[in-house]
Amino acid sequence: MNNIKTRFAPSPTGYLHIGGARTALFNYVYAKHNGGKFVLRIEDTDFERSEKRFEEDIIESLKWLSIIPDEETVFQSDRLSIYRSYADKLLKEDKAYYCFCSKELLEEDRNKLTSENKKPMYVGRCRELKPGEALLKTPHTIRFKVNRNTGAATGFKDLIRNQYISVNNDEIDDFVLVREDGIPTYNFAVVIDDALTGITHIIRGDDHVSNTPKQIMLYNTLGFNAPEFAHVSMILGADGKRLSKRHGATSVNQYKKEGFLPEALVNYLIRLGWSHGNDEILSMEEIIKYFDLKHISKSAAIFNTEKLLWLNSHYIKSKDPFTLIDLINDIRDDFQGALNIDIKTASLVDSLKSRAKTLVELRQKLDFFVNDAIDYKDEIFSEYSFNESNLAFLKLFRKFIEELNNEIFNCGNVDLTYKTDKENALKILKNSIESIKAGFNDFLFKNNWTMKEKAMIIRLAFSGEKVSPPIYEIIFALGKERCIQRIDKFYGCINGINNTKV
RNA sequence: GGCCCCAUAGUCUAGCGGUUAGGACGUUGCCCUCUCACGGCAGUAACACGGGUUCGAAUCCCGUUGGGGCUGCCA
Repeated sequence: MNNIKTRFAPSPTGYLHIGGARTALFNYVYAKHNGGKFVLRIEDTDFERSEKRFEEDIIESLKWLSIIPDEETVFQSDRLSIYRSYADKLLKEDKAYYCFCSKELLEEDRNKLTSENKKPMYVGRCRELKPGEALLKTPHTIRFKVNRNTGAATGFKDLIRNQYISVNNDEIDDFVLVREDGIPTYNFAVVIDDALTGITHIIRGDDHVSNTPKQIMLYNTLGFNAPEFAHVSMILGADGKRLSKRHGATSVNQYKKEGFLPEALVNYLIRLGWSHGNDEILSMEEIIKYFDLKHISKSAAIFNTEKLLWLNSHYIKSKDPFTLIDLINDIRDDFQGALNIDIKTASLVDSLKSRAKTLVELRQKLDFFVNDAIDYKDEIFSEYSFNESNLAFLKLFRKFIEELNNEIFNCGNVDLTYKTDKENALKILKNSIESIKAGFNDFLFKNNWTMKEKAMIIRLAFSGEKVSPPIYEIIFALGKERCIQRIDKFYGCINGINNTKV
């Protein structure tokens, strides 16, 4: 169709952060919506601050979010000679000039202008200089010769605001194109790369609006066609200030570590600034189908973790337990043991998934199951005073567990790892739990007890906590042996305390 | 300071001259219930202010206020 091509152009000076991820997402889905291409360009011209690990993180994080470039990644550090040739061209045409002012001198100029309440622009000391060979051997930068004092303005149409934004040329500094070390500056390299790689639409942060007129000037004098621009407003922290480390997690990898699903982050990020009617839950596929620039918000948005958490819990709930086990194992810290991929673990994950907002939280809720060393805390015994009748109940309950049909736990001796048959495993899991439920209800009924009055002591015995997954699920997951061990242990604790009292 | 941008509930937003200003998160209450959740139902809360334009403005224009960005040999 119209060959739309977008790009995400981060500098590898930090991990991929939330704002960058959203910009990348906007560019990606805009290209995809229009049947175009999306590319990644690493702007690594700041050798001081660029780091390989950040570069890798950006690429990995984008991949995790399913933002996949269509072409090979471009690195600006590979293209230095290209920028140089364009700088020479501008020099030759008298559209740029050498500047020999030292950083210290420029600093002085700036301070002076600022103290006089004037805009700190380059004073133009070297603008008309015709340097000889000798001078050229001394440190120098190359500056763009802005066409000033003509009353002319330079602007562009912003696709998000749907309006022209222009600035009087007199407001624009003779900005540096090439630094002392021969490396191009951002404004120079970005224009050359976007033009040469055929970028048609640039969706980027609001913080670039004031750079855009400079870049337009460059497009014009270099003889390139300027692309379309769309400036997305910033993401702010809860205090309304620009999002930074102070606000907690800001990098995508942190969210992964904290147990967020990529679907949730993508969904949250796309809705932060873009909308499609009243739709809240959107898959990447739907986003691509509906995405447009028209519905991108013009105002800054405050990052709200609560809503992200809500979306995350939504996506966790929608996954089957076996997938969840894989995901948990994928992000687990080294000190945490891996979860077994079996039907018993799955049964707990299945009932716990609606109780956890993150994978990390889900994993924590499984601690009582993974770890047999339950520590029955003193508070339990002070809050619930257990007596002889409780002990009698535990004895009967122990017997009930002992007498449960082994087939329930063996699940008919079927190999029930998810790898064989996930659907079937889930079905048998549910049947087993139903069997336990039926048996347990029968046990209660025969003794004229209610679930309500007996649930807590069982819960405490099995988990040591006042909050746990449902009883039936625990029985199935722990299995006979472990259930009995825990009943015995708990029985011993109560008994011990009662004896001390006497 | 200068230049640029923005403005609907606590938060994300729908709205694009006529609506009881809609949805979602959060929050509150109720229901469900073996705990905690999930779920269901109900409630709470907004057009920053002041001028215009118009028969009629959340919607269009101007100003005020507030917020944000840029003002680097960072991107």
